[in-house]
Amino acid sequence: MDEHRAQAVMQELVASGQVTDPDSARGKLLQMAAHLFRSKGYERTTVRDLAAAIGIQSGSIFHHFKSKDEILRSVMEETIVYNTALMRAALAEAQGTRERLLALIRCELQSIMGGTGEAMAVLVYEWRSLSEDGQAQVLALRDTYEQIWLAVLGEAREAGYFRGDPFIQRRFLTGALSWTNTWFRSQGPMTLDQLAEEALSLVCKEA
Amino acid sequence: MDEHRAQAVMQELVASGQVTDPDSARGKLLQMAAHLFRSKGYERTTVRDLAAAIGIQSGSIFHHFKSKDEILRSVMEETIVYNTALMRAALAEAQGTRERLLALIRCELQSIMGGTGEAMAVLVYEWRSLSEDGQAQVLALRDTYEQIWLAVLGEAREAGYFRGDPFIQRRFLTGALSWTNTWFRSQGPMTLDQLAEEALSLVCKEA
DNA sequence: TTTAAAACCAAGCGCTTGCTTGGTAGTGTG
DNA sequence: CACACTACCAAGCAAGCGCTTGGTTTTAAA
Repeated sequence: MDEHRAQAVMQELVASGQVTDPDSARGKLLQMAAHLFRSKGYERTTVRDLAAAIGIQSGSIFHHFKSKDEILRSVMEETIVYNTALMRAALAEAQGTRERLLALIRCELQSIMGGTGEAMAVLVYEWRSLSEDGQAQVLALRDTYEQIWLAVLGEAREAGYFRGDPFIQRRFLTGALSWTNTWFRSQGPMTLDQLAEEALSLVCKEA
Repeated sequence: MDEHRAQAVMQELVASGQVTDPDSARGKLLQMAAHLFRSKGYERTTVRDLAAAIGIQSGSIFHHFKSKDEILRSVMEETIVYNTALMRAALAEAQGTRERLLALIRCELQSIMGGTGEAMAVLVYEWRSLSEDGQAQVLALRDTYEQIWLAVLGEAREAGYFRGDPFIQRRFLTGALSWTNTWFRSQGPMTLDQLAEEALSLVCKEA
């Protein structure tokens, strides 16, 4: 069901022109770039690496992107647009504060570790590799993303699930969740849903 | 008092030859390297940057280190040795499970954001920039560091402070604490001790 | 004062980097 | 068929990279 929702969200975003069709040449480049940026880091990934992985010449990349920096920015922008939409869709189906918070956590975990979601790790860990101009552009999108989180965390706090500042809770959570990509393997003994429950217990004391 | 302990620990490690004297040429290079690696990342920091920041020629660096990779490895090794010693010293003075856990958290936060401690952030975020050989060498030191954490978390769990796996709690904590360096400013409205208390509440439910 | 090691400089080598250029296939439209 | 357009190739440039080399200064012990 999650899979179905993800596809529906993607289809809509492609249709409205907000993200690149993953099947297009540009889309494949972005996907592969996300993969390489995540596993080797932005700086260690050369445009020749990326070109070779796709099967074209290095110069041909610059037919699709103005610069390497634009590739990174595009990966980040499209990722955050996609994941914002995913979170909204997940929230629409979730009922109750605890379930809504859990939905967000599961969403972010899937973003960080799921199939297309290597890009999310790039967004978190390659931030400072992006040029200043690029950072400014992505920051706006990032704000709307964080607003969703803060709204739900605000709900949870009012419902008495935790004391303390939602801003700080969110920041702790950001670190804890993004760090999972360094150690968690979904093939391992623990499922992603179980991991999400454990993460929820970080912030929800009585659950 | 914390400051005094830190100095005493450092002095002992220098005397025993486990870490480089921070006042020596090599020590200054390591400090500056940690600073640059943290703020710009390892790959974006050139040996020319480092040399210029110290005030020598780029080639002269290789009188002190065999390679740029060795600089990164040395930063990581010395940091982890230093912080392991710091944690041991802090534990020796802390009484009670809750206090011991809080001591570790405060220690790691200071490591990540304190004066000499930019190196800790390097250790966390530049790991994959280190060569395979380097990673293997540092990993052994890292293990002893983590053993301390797991021991105290084990205590806390037995004392009923939390349910769940100490390994996973430690990993969540690693992410949450290391991420603080991206947003927390000790000049801000919150002190580091307050931050440590908030972090403790992530793992200790009834405290 | 001699001597040897440590610390550093000036110059540059060989290689890789992001990116450019000029041209060529393939594709769909009028 | 002509046309325009997208996608790509082949070649290479200018700049920057880690690192080496041969020689000079500084330091400090004998």
